[in-house]
Amino acid sequence: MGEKRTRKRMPRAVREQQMLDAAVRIFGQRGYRAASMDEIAELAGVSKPLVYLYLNSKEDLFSACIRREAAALVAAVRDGVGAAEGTSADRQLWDGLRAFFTHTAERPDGWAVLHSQARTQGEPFAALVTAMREEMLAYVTSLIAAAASEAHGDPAPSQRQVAGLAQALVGAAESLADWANRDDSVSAKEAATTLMNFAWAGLGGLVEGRAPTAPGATPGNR
Amino acid sequence: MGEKRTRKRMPRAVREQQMLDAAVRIFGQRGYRAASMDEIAELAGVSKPLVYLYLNSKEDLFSACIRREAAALVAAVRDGVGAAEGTSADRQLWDGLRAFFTHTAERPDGWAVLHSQARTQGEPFAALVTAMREEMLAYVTSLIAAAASEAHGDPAPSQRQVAGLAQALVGAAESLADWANRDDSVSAKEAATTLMNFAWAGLGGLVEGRAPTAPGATPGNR
Amino acid sequence: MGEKRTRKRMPRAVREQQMLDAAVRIFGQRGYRAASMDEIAELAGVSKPLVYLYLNSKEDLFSACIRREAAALVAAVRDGVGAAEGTSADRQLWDGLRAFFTHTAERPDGWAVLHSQARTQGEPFAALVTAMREEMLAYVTSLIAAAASEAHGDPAPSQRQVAGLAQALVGAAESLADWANRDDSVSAKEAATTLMNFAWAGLGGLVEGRAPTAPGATPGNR
Amino acid sequence: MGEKRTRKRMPRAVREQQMLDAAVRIFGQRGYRAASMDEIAELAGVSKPLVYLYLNSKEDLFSACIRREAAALVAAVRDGVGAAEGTSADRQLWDGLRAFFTHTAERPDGWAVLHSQARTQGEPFAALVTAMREEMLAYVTSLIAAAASEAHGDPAPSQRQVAGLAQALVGAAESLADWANRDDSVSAKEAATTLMNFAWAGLGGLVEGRAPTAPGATPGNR
DNA sequence: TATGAATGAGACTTCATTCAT
DNA sequence: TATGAATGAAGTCTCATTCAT
Repeated sequence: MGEKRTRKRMPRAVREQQMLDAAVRIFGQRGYRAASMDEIAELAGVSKPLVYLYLNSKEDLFSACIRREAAALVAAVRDGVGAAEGTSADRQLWDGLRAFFTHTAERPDGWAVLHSQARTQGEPFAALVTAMREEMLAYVTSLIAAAASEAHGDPAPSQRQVAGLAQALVGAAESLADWANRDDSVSAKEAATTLMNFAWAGLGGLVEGRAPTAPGATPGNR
Repeated sequence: MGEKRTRKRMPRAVREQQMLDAAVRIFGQRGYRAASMDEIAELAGVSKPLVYLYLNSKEDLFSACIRREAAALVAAVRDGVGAAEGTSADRQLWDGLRAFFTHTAERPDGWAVLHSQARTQGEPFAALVTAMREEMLAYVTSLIAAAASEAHGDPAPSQRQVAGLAQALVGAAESLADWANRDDSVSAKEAATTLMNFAWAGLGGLVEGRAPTAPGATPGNR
Repeated sequence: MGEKRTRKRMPRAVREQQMLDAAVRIFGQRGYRAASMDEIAELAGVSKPLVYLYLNSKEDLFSACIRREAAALVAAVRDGVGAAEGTSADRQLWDGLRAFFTHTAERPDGWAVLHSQARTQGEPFAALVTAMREEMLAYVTSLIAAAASEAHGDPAPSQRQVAGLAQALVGAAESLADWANRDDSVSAKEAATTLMNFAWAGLGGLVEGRAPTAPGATPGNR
Repeated sequence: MGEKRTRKRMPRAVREQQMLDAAVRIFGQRGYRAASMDEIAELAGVSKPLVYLYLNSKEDLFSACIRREAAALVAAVRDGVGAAEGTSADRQLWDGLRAFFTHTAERPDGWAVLHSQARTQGEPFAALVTAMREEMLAYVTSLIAAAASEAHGDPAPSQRQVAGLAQALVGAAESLADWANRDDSVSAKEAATTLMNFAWAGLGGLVEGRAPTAPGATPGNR
């Protein structure tokens, strides 16, 4: 029954993913400094030298984690929005947010790496997250602008207003995703809905000067 | 002639505050693990054994920082609200938020300790922050409830709705304080105003089913 | 068309020489400890296991380098002397020295392995170099003795004097070869000539029975 | 009798010298790479962290060793020469050489650090030794020039010849010191005398304008 | 009260070497 | 014959923490 001693040979790409999986988990839970390469290697089921052979250094490993998780998150949001292609910008935004919450709830450690850990570890890392955030922000901004234009409220919101809105929306979403991950008692989904309703009210208010009209908030709609 | 060697004797309480000042600065900038007792002692202008004599251990020192900063933040918010005593709950909430943003902008390292660092270092520490957050949340919840009741909208929001709203509001505020500290380009105050307008719109929407009515958001005011 | 992946099959002897070439280069430049088998294998254009298959271990590889370079150096000197066969012992010695300098200038890494690196790495290796040096020394000693006898100075130098002379000559030659390799500005040949002139003066003195003139060497003066 | 467990407290300067003593010994015997900080600390009778606290890094420790030994050697030679102040340049040179051999025989590990180890470890270190050698060389050159001038041979040796002579003399001395340290069988002193006699013959030849008698040194040949 | 001297424990990293194909 | 995959062992360095004065 010696299933521990004979470590199976595996192609490099596969092993690398295993290592990243383990690293995201440990980094997400302990933080960059408190995580030890020993623990990561053990969780990945390999020896430490192999981790170094493939990922080079603790710093590189952490960067690789950040990049992978950032890419996955961006892709998830894009997919969420893409599924609603052809519908209103308003609806696309809603679907994007849902995808965001779903993804962060499914990969809590990945989200912790991005939001809690990478940003507090200073320079090489914070920049990676900032880049991703910038991308998201631009995306959200364009969706909000489209929504405002579709609604042709009067007066149309200034570019500055739209940017501020996007910033606040993204910030609130991040914060909520964090909170949902920490307290899994009831309902990440529910909290997400709350935020979205809340946001929509503000958004709606600004854009059209009227009551909340979030696509998912009206009965029977989705 | 040894005027450098003989460190002035100082009352214990003063020395302790110097140490905590130094610790908050270092912890806030480097994080718990990356901060070194050596650096803290040096910045405090005392020898390392003295730090241990007064604060006992790195863990205790960090805890003391968290407690002090949490207390200071809560006090600042309470004072902000208290200054508006006797006015509408709505206005009190607004003033509390302003106090929050002012305080976090004035003590960026303290805020970093609370929001970025303590929460990512696992148990003894996260709990301290959670306790403070709980307190804030309860406070905000009561203010929102009061605002809703004053407005006696129809239908009145459920307790659950109010709780969700408070959660979202606090989360958004935290996120924004963070962002304002990181990027001092635009202006923390401005960003804060943006968020508050945003929040009020949503709040107003939910509470009364109408357009934004934040005290600071009316034209000409602010 | 994987023309890169399929390393040409080569006879073992050839491959082995490639590996030794690479090893001499790396060992000569970095030293025994600082040299890594990885770097050697890469420079040789083969995989590490193949190096082990052929040369067995780092220690054996280094020994093989020493042996090869020692043999080559001895052969070069012998050839130099041999070309002057039939002429005076004096002239043979001169030609041997020239061959020595030429060879060490042509193979700086090989000379570094022998003179700088092997001798500083303790036992299995130092002995190999010592053996080669012993051989050289005996050879030089016999040539000096022959030269003295040809010159039949009066009194003839003692065996002890001849041995000391050989020792000093070889030592000076080694040192100069080293120096010439390190500083390629002036010209190895020129420096060699200087040494040889220098040596010959001393040699001539001893051989021809000219008395030493060192201040401390005269009786009573010391 | 627990004389091992209670490590006596000592002033920093003293401890530092103990560490350097240990380091010179280990570095001299094993070489830079093969020496381990563990072994050095143990030999010094302190814990490893203390070595790092005082000497900073392995590299710095090695540099400190080189500097200390270089300074000691230069001082020893200067003292040797200085004791002969007022006598002939010729005699001063002789006394300097004797001091050199005495010193290197008394501190074999120090000499090994300078001559065998530091020079083979590449840049930060080789430069330190080169600087010392340069200093020595300049000193020896000036003494030889003075000796030649005192002897006013005809023709006077060119500056270039004097420089070459100095180079060869120093090189031979280094090599011999090395050899004497390695083989302590009979007599470092004796070997030194041999070299000096040898050198003096050559020196005498050059200084007195006796023509070189090397086979290849006759004009037109070579 | 205050500190210079000192260390146990553990972190990251590298390297010679082997296995399985 | 030849190599991609993998690791045990060891090395440099840092850090929280304590003694002895």
